[in-house]
Formats: sequence, C-alpha cells, structure tokens
Amino acid sequence: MNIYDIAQAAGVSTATVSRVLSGSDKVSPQTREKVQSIIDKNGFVPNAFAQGLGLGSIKLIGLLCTDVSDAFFAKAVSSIEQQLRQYDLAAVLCCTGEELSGKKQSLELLLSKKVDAIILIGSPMGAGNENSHLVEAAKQCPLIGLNLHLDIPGFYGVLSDQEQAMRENVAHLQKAGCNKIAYFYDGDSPANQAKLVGYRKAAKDFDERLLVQTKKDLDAAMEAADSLFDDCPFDGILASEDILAIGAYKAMAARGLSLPTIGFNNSVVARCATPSLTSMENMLDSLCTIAVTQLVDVLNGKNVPRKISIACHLVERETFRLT
Amino acid sequence: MNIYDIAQAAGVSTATVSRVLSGSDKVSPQTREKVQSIIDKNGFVPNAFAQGLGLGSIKLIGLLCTDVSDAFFAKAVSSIEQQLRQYDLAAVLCCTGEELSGKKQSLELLLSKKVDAIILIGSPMGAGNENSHLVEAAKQCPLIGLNLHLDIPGFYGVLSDQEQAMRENVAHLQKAGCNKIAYFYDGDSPANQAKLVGYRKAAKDFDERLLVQTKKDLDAAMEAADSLFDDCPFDGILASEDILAIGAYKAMAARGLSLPTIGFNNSVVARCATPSLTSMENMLDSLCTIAVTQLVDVLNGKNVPRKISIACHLVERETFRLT
DNA sequence: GTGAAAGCGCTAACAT
DNA sequence: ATGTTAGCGCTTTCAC
Repeated sequence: MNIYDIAQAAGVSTATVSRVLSGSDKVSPQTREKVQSIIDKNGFVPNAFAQGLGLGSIKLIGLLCTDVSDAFFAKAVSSIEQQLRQYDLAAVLCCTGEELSGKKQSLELLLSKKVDAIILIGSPMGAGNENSHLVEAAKQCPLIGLNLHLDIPGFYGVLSDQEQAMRENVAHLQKAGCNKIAYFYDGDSPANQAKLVGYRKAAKDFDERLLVQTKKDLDAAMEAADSLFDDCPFDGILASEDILAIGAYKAMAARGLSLPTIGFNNSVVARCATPSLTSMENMLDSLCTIAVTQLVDVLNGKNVPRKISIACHLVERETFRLT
Repeated sequence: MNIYDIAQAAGVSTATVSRVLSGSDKVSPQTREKVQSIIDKNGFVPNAFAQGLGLGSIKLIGLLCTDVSDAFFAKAVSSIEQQLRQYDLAAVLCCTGEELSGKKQSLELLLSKKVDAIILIGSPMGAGNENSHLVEAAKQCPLIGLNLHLDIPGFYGVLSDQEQAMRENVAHLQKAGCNKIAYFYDGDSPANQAKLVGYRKAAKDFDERLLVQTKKDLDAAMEAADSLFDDCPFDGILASEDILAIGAYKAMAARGLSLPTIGFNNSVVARCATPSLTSMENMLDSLCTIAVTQLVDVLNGKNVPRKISIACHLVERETFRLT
C-alpha cells in the first residue's frame, strides 16, 4: 500500500494525495474528502523512509545520557520525551556509559539515523577534555545540553545554577553552627565541578580532607563517611547527590550522631530515607521544558540564546531545617 | 557526500561501494581497500533513509512503557537499550502514560517510523481489556512483552513468575508467625493481578480488608496503612512495590511497631530505607536479556516460544529474615 | 570482480 | 486546483 495505490483508487495524481497528506490548502474540499476517505479506509500510513529521503528529516530527536537507570536521568528522559511528543517528534535513546568510546559510538549511531537534533542529558555527557566528537556532531545537527554547556558552535546549554545552589547549602549549614562540613561527591563532571567551586567559595577556610570523592553508591558513601570521621571529624554533611548524603548520614547515625545534612537533586530516595532528607531541588522539569523549547526554536531557525541558567531551591525535610 | 561521490573518487561504480559497505565478499581486496580508505578519509556514513527505503528496515526497535521515570521501567529500558546495541539496533522510546489513548498514539508513532519490532515494557502496557490496537500492531511487526503476555498472534512474552513469588512471600511471613498479613498494591495491571492471586492462594483464610489498593506513592501508602491498622490490625506487611512496603512500614514504625515486611522488585529504595527493606528480586536483568534474544530470533525468522517465565528470589535485609 | 540501471515511496518544482 | 516528473541515496538483479 503506497501513495500510488491511493492515487489510483481515488482517481487523482500522487501529488494530490501528497497534498492531502501534508494538509496543503491547495486542494478542493471534495477532492480532499474523497482522498482522505480512501486513506482512512485502507489505514494508509506514508512510508517514513521515503519521506525522510526527500525531506532529509524523519522527525527523530536523539537523546544521549550515560545511564537511564539513574533516577535523575530517567526523570529527564521521561519529561523530555513527553515534551517532544507535543511537537510530533520521537526520541531515540542511547545510554552511553561513562567511557568516551561509548559516547562516541552512540553519537555515531544517532547521526547515522539522521536525527534532527541531539539532547545531551546531564553533565557527565560533557565530562573530559576530549570533545572533538561533539564539535563534529554539532556541524551535522544542533546539540542541546541539559545541565551542560560547552562553548561550541551549534551547542545550546540549559542548566541549573549548581554553583550558587551549593554556596547556599554551605551557608545554611554554617548558619546552623556547622564549621566542619563534609562534602561527598561522585565524579568530576562539569556539574560536580561547579558544585565543588560553590563549596570552596562559600566554605572559605576548611580542611581539604573534608572533600571526599566516592562512587555513587550507598555503601561506598557509608564507608567513605566512616573513615573520614575517624580521620577528621565533621559536624555537617553535604553531597553532590542524595544517595551519598543518605549513606553518610546512615554511617553517622550508626554512631549515634544525627548531623545536619542536605542532599542534592531532591530525588525519590530523599523522601524514602528515614529520617527524610532535606535536599536541593534541581528544577529538572523546568530544565526539560526549556530545553525542548530551545530545540524546537533552533530547528525553526529562530535566533536563540546559547546558554540559559536557572536557579535551584531548597526542599526542607527532617535532616535539616532552616530556622 | 553520498555513495556516488565515493564511487567517483575511487574510480568504481556505486554497486562496488555498496558492496564494500555491506562487507560483501565479492570485491577484490585491492578494490575494497581503496574504497574503504576513501570512505574513511571522508568520514562517509550511508544515508539511513535511503537504506531504509530499499531494505524496509532502519534497525530501530520501539520501546513502549507507561513511564520511564519509574525506577523499574528505567532499569528495564537501560538494560534493553544496552542489549540492543550489541545487535546494532537503536531504541526509540515512547512513554505512553496510563491512558489507552496515549498507548494508541505512541503505538501509531512507532509504527509510522517503521520500527522493526516493539518491546512493551511492563505489565501496565497490557492493562485493560481493549487490546485491539495491539492485535493490529502485531500484524505489522513483532511485539515482545516484558513482564507481560497476551495471547495474540505475533506476540511474545517474557515474564517473571510473580504469582509464585507472592505465594512464597506469604509463606515466609506465615512461617515467621504472621497470620494477619496486610497487602498493599497499586493497580490492576496483569502483574498485580498475578501477585494478588498468589496472595489469595497462599493466605487461604483471611480478612478481605487486609487487601488494600493505593497509589504508588510513599504518603499514600502511609495513610493507607494507618487507616487499615485502625480498622483491622495486622502483623505483617507485603506489597506489590517496594515503595508501598516502605510507606506501610514507616507508618507502623511511627506507632512503635516493627512488623515483618517484604517489598517487591528489590529496587534502589529498598536499600536506602532505614531499616533496609527485604524484597523480592524480580530478575529484571535476565528478563531483559531474554527479551532481546527473543526479539532478535524472531527477526531472524527462527521459531521461538511464545511465552517464557522465570523464577524470582528473595533478597533478605533488615525488615525480615528467613531464619 | 565489476558496472549499468531499475526501483524503493514520497515531495516539490514546474506545467497546465 | 491538479497532474507530470525529476530527484532523494542506496541496494540489487542482471550482464559482462
């Protein structure tokens, strides 16, 4: 069943069928109705490949993230996919892993499928110095960074202001009397670097041992907190990720301590933890909405800002109260 | 840059370039090398649309789930996507929501993109009686159900045996002396129905009030547990989902009670909870691996079983120990 | 082993 | 308002 069959059955040319399909107004109502009825009756759906071949677009957007099983990225993917649908765009998802080779391979895959644009979800997608593959990709289609910005032509970043957020976290804990605030983080992605800068700027004088890097894993965080405390006791807990904060808190709770603790991302686990975790809301939903809007605007050739930054805010729960 | 350019630069015909591209053995080593070098030098990637037009396939697999921001589905998507990559297949993801209209729309979208097959992730994708859209879809491409099976031609199901798993949960709690086991569940998807059947079969005589349906949400579970306990006190907790078990446990903990509790799915939150939650492992990874294997076999025209079922097993943590 | 050419299904410029 | 037709880029028979 193709456009020729429909044309023949309706006694018109393929051009007319194509016009009906695309909703062109240069078709008489009678003709339109007749053609449409035949299309409907046969359940005809135009072949996307053929359309793509001619138009150079198949209305597919690539989504790249290191790992969708991570709650933060999963929420982002979910939100973005929903937004895209409103513009009649579908999402091709690739989970790249942390390795550069995986990232390159996924990028190739998306490019070979001729996606109309690619959204890089999460700062880890831009980690490392070797970004030449992104420079090349950006020449072929627009790149949108979610919580990531790179200074590359064709790259558009939408981020939450994590440096500022972490400065606030430190200030909050300090106001509560903490002056030895442990900070647990899980990697050196651009976002984590920004958070670290925030900590450093706000904490001013502090023992470097208070900064500890660990795997993004509950047990790892518990162990890290435990050994840190032996080495260099602390009186407050911050983290780049909720799960690290929970781990550290748990380790201290096991020692009978209940330290002021603030997580980051305000993910589901923050509410599940006992006591529930105060956490910095990263405004993921807004980020996603704006990212898709940007994308659509770029695709439509509008002139859009290269970088958009939005503010986070604290969600108070049991592990720390402002007042 | 297309196949003609390459052919011209290499002084051969497009047919030869095509053969090199597809790794045909009917090309002399010298010619192959020459063509390949030009392909590499120019970073030429064949146009997927044109390939698709001719071959009728663009090596795209549709992934359908109600919501990737759900941890269970997110893990599944992540795992499947990774598996698919090994077969050089890409994943188009659509989150449908719970509504039938959303499911139909997403299905249409995938079909219009000419995906080679569709994986329905999670039992909710088959909820409800109206499955005519799936019957139609199955005529166009193979449908694989993950934790879902429907008796439709062209449908292949891969599931964990949740009825049996829930029977075991009940038996465990009974052995620990519980005889009024509350069961919290969050909907009537086929999977939840199977679990409920498992509970009923194993619990035999029990107060119907012990079965309570609630939203898949921590607070909702807490409230549900609280009011149930007032109405009909219980001495053990089971649930269709970890988060419900955690909510119920929390509510009881607030009353100073520490009831034997077993969750379901063995998700991240089970470990984050305090005390950590004993939970039934749903074998998601195996499910995904097998599903993709099935898919590839079907695509290759092999004769595969219509339904595969695998056993779950308990992961013991603090809220309940077997011995 | 290699080339010529038809064909995959659709769109859009051009003609009527 | 409608029809004709030339591509879009690749694969694949069929000759040689």
